Amino acid sequence: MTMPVYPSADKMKMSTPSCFPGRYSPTYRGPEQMRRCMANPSSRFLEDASLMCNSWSPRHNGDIFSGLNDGILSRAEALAAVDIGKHQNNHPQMATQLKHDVMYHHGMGAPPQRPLQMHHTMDGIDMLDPSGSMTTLTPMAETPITTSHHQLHGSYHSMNHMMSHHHSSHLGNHTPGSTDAGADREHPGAAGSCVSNATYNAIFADGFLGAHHPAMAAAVAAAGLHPDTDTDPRELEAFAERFKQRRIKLGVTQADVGKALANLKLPGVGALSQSTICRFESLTLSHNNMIALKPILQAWLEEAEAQAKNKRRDPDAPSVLPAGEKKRKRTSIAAPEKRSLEAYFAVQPRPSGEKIAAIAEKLDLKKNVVRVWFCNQRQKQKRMKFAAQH
DNA sequence: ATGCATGAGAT
DNA sequence: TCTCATGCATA
Repeated sequence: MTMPVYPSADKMKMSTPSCFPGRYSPTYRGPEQMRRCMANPSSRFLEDASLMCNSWSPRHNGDIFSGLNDGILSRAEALAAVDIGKHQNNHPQMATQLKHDVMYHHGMGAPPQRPLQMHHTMDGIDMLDPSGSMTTLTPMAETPITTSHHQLHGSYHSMNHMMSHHHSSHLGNHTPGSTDAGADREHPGAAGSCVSNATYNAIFADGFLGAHHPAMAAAVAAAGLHPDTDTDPRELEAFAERFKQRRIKLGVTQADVGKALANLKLPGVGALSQSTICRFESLTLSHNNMIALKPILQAWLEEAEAQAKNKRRDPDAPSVLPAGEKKRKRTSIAAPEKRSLEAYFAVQPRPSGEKIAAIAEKLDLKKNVVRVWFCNQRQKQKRMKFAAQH
């Protein structure tokens, strides 16, 4: 059954959110990965894998890696490296497009600044390594590192400890081509349980919205009634920027906004994380996601500004930090491995399970880590493509 | 701000 | 097994 995804749909469903306290990432890599780090004549990224892979079927191609062995793999990397080099020359802009992960920019507003420092191509590697503009973002150690922080920190995390408020609102999840949308959320009240910010309280204490229901807007959008106005990338970009400025003017942080959303009491709309708000502002969400979130954030903004007028102070409720929580460990893929993965991705963005396993073994990474990396890479690429054509 | 991860729903 | 929205952890 199709699950509507927009808030308007009002679909509430249960899900096991990623913030479930008990979850503990197993993707923790030990020091074994530390060894072997050099050896890959790797390449850099590429923005359009299909272009370079037109000789093999993107999906069930079982050859490139079928005989996975160092020779073939290295070759794939080398091939990718060459192609990537070509592409970079043809589309110098792409290099910068990667700067902030993937962006939604489409040529409006501030043009993507590009370091475009012509790499003196003394050797192939140099030429293929746009590290100056993208890899740099990740101060990677040459060794995979997994850090673990146990300290409990701020109110930000505490909300996740609420017993069962775990949810997962997938606003904007669209089936490509379809107009259905939906949203799910549960325990509307749980999310904001631990407010610790005075500003937040002052502004959202009685957070109920007025007349404009973003839910309706979303419904309309979902119905395709005024697609241009709400789905135009330019419009979204403009809104995102306005949103950020006004948000800052209100003195509210991204995390605050995320939490405040739950106070809007919009059906199917709960809190969001700082990450998501940040991504919305920086246009690093998918197009559909942007469209779905816009009416919600717009509602918040309007409500927040409205309340800001009738200034009212209110001592806030200190948040209690639930002690002793397991924090998941984040895998960190070292630069060399990452380069290899990028090379593989260049020739085959969708490796089969077996290939993934082979790659994982070769790079000494866990299979799941590799699988997820490919998934994330595909997501990125998709956004990039969209951004590139808009 | 962003890398790696999860999980629901779609294929 | 993938896609998509989203989050935790961290640079």
